[in-house]
Amino acid sequence: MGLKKISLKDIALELGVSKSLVSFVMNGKAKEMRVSDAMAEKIILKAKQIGYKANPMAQALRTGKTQTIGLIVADISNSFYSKIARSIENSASKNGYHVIFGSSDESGIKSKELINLFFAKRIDGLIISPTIEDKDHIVKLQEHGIPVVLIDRYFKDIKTNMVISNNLNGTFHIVKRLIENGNKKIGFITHNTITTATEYRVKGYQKALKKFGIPYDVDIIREVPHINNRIETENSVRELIELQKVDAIFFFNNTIALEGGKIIRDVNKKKLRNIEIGCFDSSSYLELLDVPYIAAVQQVEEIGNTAIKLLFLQMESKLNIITKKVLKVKLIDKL
Amino acid sequence: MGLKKISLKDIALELGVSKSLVSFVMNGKAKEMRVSDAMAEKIILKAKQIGYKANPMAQALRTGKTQTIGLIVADISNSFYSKIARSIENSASKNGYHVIFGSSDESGIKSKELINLFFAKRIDGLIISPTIEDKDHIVKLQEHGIPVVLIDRYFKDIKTNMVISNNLNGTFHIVKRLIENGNKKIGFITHNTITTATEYRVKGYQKALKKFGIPYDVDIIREVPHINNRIETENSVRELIELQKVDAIFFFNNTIALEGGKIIRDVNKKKLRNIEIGCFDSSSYLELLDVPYIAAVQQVEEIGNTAIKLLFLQMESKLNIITKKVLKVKLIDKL
DNA sequence: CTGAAAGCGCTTACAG
DNA sequence: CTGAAAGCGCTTACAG
Repeated sequence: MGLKKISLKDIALELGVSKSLVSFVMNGKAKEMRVSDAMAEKIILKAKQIGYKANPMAQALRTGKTQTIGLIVADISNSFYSKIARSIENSASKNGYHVIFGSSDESGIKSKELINLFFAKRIDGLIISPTIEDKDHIVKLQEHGIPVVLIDRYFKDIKTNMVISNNLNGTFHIVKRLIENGNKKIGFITHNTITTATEYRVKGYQKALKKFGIPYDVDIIREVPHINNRIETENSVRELIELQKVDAIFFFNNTIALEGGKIIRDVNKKKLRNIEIGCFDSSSYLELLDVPYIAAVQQVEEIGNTAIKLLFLQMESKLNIITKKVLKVKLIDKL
Repeated sequence: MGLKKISLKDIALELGVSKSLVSFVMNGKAKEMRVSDAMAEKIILKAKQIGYKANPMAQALRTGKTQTIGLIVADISNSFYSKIARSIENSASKNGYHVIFGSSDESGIKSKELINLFFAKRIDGLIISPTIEDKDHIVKLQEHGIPVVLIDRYFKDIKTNMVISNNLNGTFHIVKRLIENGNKKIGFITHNTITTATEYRVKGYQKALKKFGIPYDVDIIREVPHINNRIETENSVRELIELQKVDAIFFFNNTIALEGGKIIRDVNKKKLRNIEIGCFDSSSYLELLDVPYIAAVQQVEEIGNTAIKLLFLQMESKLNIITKKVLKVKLIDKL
């Protein structure tokens, strides 16, 4: 079933003109093609009357452009990524594009599958928070002429546009502040994924320790899975506090900080100790914990906005140099 | 630029057979069309060798099917919706479909625009959390043969498949429990949007009051915007507590409850009062508040799973009756 | 200024 | 079992 679809031909037939003419007018090329104003108006009117809408599949087949942008993230249900998705959606729809999305769960296999799938779907551009395994696929995509923008993490040895936060600097300032506040032994709970984001947060941590002559101690660094990590996080926090006797803990991100923070809150409440928290990224929920913390807030919306802006520039071939946009983070100090 | 695209013709040419034959084999119709096994194998092998991928635009143009599902929600960056999006994505991708999404911000204008846009994009089906203004557009979509599944709210006077939570019952049990716990005056902070979700939560609230002979008092009902409602929520909570002297407050959802909950926590902390919280929907953050609460948790993932299941059934014309799936909510009692 | 025609890459009746 | 051909609905060089 379904109502009759109307095409260019219907308008052309009703008006007794050629499809070409109608196509030109509908695509705003009336002036360029020197179609008479009267004719153009007649066509536009008729199109509106019978409710003509160009078939995007036919256009895509003909032009090779699908007006579709792909977005691949670790998990669309994670608020960091869903906020980015939202800001990308806003810009995209303003420009007549729509967004298809996929979640990789930080799995290289899934991520590469998604890239292949989106490539097969003929996306016009891709914004991706890649896993370490995606490099070759991304290079290939670019070789096929498909613009790519990386977000959150990147590859040092391939040329791609990217938008990231200043991980090293943000972490450095958090840990520095923790040290200045009197903490000598600062634990670190990080993800087990291998990305530049994890790498540079570790570097920022090390840099701060070094500045104050505090030795880097692998015994107080813990890695937890990027998902379903509640148990590991809780255990790690307990170990760091009870066995390693840390004064403070720096968390890789707010999800982990919240899990671990509950343990810390309970410890602090019992007046056993007063553990302080450092956290990359923040959320309004962190303050609910009622634990002294310092956090570096990412400009999440801006990551999405900048990424799509860079993507559009590439798509219009107006971006001639590789752009690496490093966004500042904002410190929230509740120590 | 871009590498050479390979088409059916390339395989046909290389193998000296017709495109039809290749098409049949690639679509798994070899047996049906009685293509010889040897030929089928040869074609499949060659396709793999030269990396053939059917052009979905051409397929879509020819078949009228785009393998695309539309998802329209109030806000993809809201975790309720992004979790639903994730479960829809999972099922869709397993079945070779991809998902395009749009956020309406509860605006009828935006929502209708999105429906039109997605219709023009020739989606094969739509899952939507509609605004009250979307009714006619949804009916029209269905008349065009496009399957639709509503989530979270619905229209009583049109026939559509839907997945919702048991709003009335969930609310009833929350408020009932609050009353049984000794609260006599229970405020209600709800959204200003007009949906069946808001309607039935109000009805559940009223039903519970009635059961215990407590009069329904409009002075302790407050409406706040669905978004950016921090100030309104805080003010409403303060008014209800200070002026109206309520014993407890029932919140429409967890976003509002968290904003309002901070105020309540402070009040309780100062030992001024001991206000209890009721909340439709919950989150792990609610417990951080350290305020006595009772919440009804929605089966968020199941909403997405059921919606996409119903959509696929419709798309396969295997759903002959309108299905209204009402999911139970789970009570979390921390009073 | 305008029309006829080719072609994007498929699928699928139709004919052998 | 297999091939030639039409057609989905566009855009765009080409010819007048």
